[in-house]
Amino acid sequence: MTTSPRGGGKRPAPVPRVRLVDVAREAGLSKTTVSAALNGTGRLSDAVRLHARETARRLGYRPNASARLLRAGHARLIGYAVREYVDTPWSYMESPYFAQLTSASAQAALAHGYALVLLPTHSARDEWADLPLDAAVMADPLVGDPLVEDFLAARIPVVSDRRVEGRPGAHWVDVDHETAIRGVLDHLEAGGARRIGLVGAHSTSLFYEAGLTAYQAWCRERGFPPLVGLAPHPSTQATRAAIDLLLASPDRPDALFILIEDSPLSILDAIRAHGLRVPEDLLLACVSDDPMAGRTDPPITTLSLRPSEIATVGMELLINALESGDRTPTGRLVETRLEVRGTSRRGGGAEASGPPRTG
Amino acid sequence: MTTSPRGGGKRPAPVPRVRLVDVAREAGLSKTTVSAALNGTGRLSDAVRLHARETARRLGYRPNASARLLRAGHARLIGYAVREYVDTPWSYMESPYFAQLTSASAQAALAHGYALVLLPTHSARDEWADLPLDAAVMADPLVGDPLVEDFLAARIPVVSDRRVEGRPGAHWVDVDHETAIRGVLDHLEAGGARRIGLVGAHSTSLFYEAGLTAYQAWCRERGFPPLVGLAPHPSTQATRAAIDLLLASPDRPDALFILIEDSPLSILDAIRAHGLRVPEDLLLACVSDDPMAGRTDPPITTLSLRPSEIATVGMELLINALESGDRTPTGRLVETRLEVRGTSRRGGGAEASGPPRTG
DNA sequence: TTGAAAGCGGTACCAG
DNA sequence: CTGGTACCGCTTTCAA
Repeated sequence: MTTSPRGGGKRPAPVPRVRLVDVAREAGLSKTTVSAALNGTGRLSDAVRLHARETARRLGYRPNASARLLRAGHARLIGYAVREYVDTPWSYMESPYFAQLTSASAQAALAHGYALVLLPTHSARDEWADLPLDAAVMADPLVGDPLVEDFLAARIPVVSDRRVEGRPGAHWVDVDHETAIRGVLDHLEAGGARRIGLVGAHSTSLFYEAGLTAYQAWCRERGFPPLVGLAPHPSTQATRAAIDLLLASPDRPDALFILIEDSPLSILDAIRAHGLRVPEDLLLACVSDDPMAGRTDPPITTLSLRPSEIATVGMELLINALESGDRTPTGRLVETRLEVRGTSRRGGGAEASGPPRTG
Repeated sequence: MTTSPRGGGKRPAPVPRVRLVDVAREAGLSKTTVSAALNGTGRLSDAVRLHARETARRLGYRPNASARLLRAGHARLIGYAVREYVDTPWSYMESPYFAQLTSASAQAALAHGYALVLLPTHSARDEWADLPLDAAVMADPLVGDPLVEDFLAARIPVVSDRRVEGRPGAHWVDVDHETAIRGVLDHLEAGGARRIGLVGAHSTSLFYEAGLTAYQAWCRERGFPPLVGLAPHPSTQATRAAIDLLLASPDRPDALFILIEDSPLSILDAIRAHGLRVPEDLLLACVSDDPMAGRTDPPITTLSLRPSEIATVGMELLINALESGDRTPTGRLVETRLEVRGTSRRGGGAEASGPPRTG
């Protein structure tokens, strides 16, 4: 009994955890045998196996995960950070897109035997350097994201939900922005819109950049005036301000396409505050994965980015890379879904003042 | 250069990671010295320290986290599971309460130097046995939750957002249900309600149990009839069904108190489908942390459980226990907040048909 | 000021 | 069928 902890002090001395050797000694066996017995490996007699297990159970033995990890060489842990919200850390869970992306990522990871570790949006290196991460998911990375650089430099494969240049270990999933944005704009145009206002955000996020670019190209082709309202950051207040700016301007748009995922009700409110009716005075389409958008009055036409799909596909790519050890970058596009609802349909019929240009 | 990996094969052979010893050899120093140099420990000449660091940088050395963990004896990792949604895993992120609880927990953990690991709601032991968890957060645990038992048996401290019996290592934060529920009921009564319907859920979650108990006691004291609608689980559909049942009954309530956190709009819809006006025909109060509740028409009176507060306090308790090694259970109550809004105020004045009983 | 060596707690060879 | 032993990669005495 040389190692028995003597409980003498007031404060319950940190009870030394039961280790494998303790079980072995108690059972009169060797570490090896007990390990094999508990893991179901090796060829052991049933009697010994049972005895080892029983002893372990009796002592309340729990294998030390860190030790196993070191031995195994991997932790089956995947880091997860939402980069877009660098300034307002953590608030992202309240965004349906990120809420769904997060839970779907966790779910997909678990399905492959990995667990997700939540990292702060502003994550500096020392926040995760001590974590045994096998890979990382970067949601909505910045342009030339330093955190992504860090991971890659550490040879930790990364998947992001925005297209990135193909560097070793950098995988991505994305929506086809061009097609998606144009799809919405075409739809609004078909509904009679000729002056479509775009509400985006000033942000280093790739999403708004791509959206803006596609929008401007589309407008140029049509000869439509580009009407852009840029929020300094993707928040409800800033979005509202951007909408206000656009709607108060002398050349008021006849349709609005909101790139910022904001509360459907809040957007409707903002518009109505200008005395405009939707869809009679103004057509509306929003990028949103909020189920609420289908329940407002009128229900809002949305472009769904399908975060669950993105997460599932992304995790697939990541796990493949991880388990094959192949660092050649992979990527995949997932389809968006345009949910046409009341806010982009005028009175059930076409009210277009001219035929939509084709081509 | 005896160990230099020769790149010859087509497939980039899994490049052996650079280890401390590799850096040491390259720098012509010992492991010890390099380790000290990188960690800023020990007494080394500036020249050596710099040289070691430079070499490490040049080789792209990253310390192996698993090895450090084993050495350190802890991983600074905290497991997190939402237990209530056992049947519908992961959907919880779309609930404002859990979204806020989750992000606030992650944030609080990080602030203490820990990271949160997302566990599935149905988490069996083998899902986390391999994870080097120092502690765990159990959101909305079941009664006699087996997962909690597992953690405690493994001597892993647990904090939950529901009061639990004081077993070693089991910490908790909770709201004072009794006071909170009674506060809402009193408020509704003061607004003239005499037949308050309660919508709860059939669930092993402690929350609904406590709510129901408090409600029944309150009704008994007042001599008011208990009108309870129980959803089989806390979903929008089930909630709506429960509301329907209550409102369609011959003794229709004149006020509704919804314990299930559901979409504010959906609840309002459900009520209006019965041709009832809020608050004229029916007073309404909901348990909710959805900011949207303040923006509906009319805005909804809510009981906020203050998940961020709960998470912060809970994490504090947990970290304290962790770092002091003290397993004596601790617990704390946090205050709820009753946000009185339009749905529980009739026309700005009291319309009570009788004086509210006091006592 | 620097380095050798002993662990941290398991797992997996290979010899008996 | 079972047990000694060498590792996994890092930190930390302690001796030189």
